[in-house]
Amino acid sequence: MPGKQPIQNRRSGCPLNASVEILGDRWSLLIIRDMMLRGFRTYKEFLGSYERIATNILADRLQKLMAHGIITTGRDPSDGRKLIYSLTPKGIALAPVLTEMVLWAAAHEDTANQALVRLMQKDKPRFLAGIRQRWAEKTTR
Amino acid sequence: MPGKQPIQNRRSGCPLNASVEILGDRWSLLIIRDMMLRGFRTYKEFLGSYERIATNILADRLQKLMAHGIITTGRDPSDGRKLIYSLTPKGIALAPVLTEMVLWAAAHEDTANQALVRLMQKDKPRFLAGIRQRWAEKTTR
DNA sequence: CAAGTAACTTGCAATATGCAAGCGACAAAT
DNA sequence: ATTTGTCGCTTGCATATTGCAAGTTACTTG
Repeated sequence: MPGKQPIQNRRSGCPLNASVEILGDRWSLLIIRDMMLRGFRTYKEFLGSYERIATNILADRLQKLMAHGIITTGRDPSDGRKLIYSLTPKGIALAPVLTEMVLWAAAHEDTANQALVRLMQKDKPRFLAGIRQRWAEKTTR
Repeated sequence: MPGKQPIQNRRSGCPLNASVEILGDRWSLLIIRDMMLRGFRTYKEFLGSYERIATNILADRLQKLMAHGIITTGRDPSDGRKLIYSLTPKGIALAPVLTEMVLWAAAHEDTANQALVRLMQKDKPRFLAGIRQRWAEKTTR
């Protein structure tokens, strides 16, 4: 287990406040969703996602997610222009958070992607194990 | 089960996007935390919380949480000036989301309130059941 | 080596946030 | 019953963040 991030200028020491300060905006979790569930790895792919993030906001959020140790980046060996973004262990550990947020919205709002939701509902531990396994396969290669 | 909220002008139908559009800001979840975990019920109490929310932002967020059916309000019968805010079933259903966010931050950031965190870690279902029970007791009375 | 692509950066208008002060309804004290 | 205080906001204004369009730079492809 690597050392935890030092407490920055947080409004309080509450763990929920820490999460909210890191992830509480309209875009960060969607980027993480795209990486975790859709396998997106490049700037271009993130830009093409459904919610149409602006280029400057995307660049800013990728920076912040890196600064928080949630994602890392490296050059694509087969194309020097491309950067490959990937989730760190800290990033993949957000899977339960995303899952609960999806389940809550699916239960209380009018939303799409019911296939995914049913997978989560049917066997949550298995769903989470699947996410972690696919991540491990990608990152060890 | 009451009807789900109609799909507004969402950027996409993704359930995670719905959650992020409703809860993805720096304050909403902290207000819900104060109600769920600390038993806060009035404007004054929210204002006094650790993170020092501004009065106009608090009023705005309470409005939005009500519009989304996450909280309700009523007059305090014993003091006509006071409004009592409380969580709806949809609001209390956010307990697993808050819990996972707390656990994630506690595992990866330098945070306080380790007593609460250990309770969550030791027996999560029991912790959630406790939250729901205290809520049910308050709301049926 | 010209044209295209990936990942940004910049400029600027619109929107949201944060702070301080004020306001109206009600309550408590004199 | 009138002053003083409390509660839940609202308003004004400065600053910060967001969103859109148009560059820019490094690399790749034809």
